[in-house]
Amino acid sequence: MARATTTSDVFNAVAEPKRREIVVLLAAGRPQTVGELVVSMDLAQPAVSKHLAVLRSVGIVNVEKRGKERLYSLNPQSLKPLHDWVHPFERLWTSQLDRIKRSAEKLAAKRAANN
Amino acid sequence: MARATTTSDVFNAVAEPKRREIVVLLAAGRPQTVGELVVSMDLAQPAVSKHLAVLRSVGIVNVEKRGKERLYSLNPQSLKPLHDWVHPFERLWTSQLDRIKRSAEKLAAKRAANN
DNA sequence: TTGCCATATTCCATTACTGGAATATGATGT
DNA sequence: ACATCATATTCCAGTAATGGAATATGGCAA
Repeated sequence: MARATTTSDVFNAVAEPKRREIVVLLAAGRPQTVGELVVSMDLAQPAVSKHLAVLRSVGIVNVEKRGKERLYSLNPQSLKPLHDWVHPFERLWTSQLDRIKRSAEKLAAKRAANN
Repeated sequence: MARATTTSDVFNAVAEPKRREIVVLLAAGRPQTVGELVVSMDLAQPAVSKHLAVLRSVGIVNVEKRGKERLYSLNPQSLKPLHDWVHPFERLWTSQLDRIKRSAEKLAAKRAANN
């Protein structure tokens, strides 16, 4: 078996840094044109178009034709599966109890290092 | 350029479903042995070991030698970057205003379909 | 029609993954 | 020393991604 396709789910789609950059750019403001994204992104137009195609195929972005331009917009709900997966783990590093646990482990490590 | 290495960051490491499964298994309970993971996972031992190596190299899991066994445990904080990236988008699908916006869009789509 | 602009697509070289099979490593007991 | 158990590593086949370059597509204006 080979690695899963980038278009197979949201996890694989946003594993690529440039695609995350696009998501952030679209989340920040209004829908954007390919050309606008290109100028903000230090990446040639064909590469940007290809990333957008991947994001589109997993539903992260929507396109709207606007004359000869294409307006890409974010579809935030598509990121929910990612959020839903990672969110439950948050309590494992924010709870008071776990902070205590971690500092105890650090202390033990320091003591071990001093031997 | 080729695709980023699975060991290049947390995003790439957890893009693989079996690795997410391991994370969930380790989050659920106590640390686990490779053998224990193998029986819960419908995947052969070498494959599991390889996934664990990837998770280890990005800091998602820790290992402890225990005789001839290895005890793998979750390092939850390692998932924080993932959480920090996706969490800000949550408000885009939970806020009242956005729910209204979405239903309006749905309504418009339905009207367009009826033409 | 001709040409230009914005974007998409194709082709290419390079690189890497996943899982299975086989094998290596290393700890433990006899 | 030897056999055995748990785990790691190596080798392999099949597959696919990224970005650049070149080119195709499609809208629009003169």
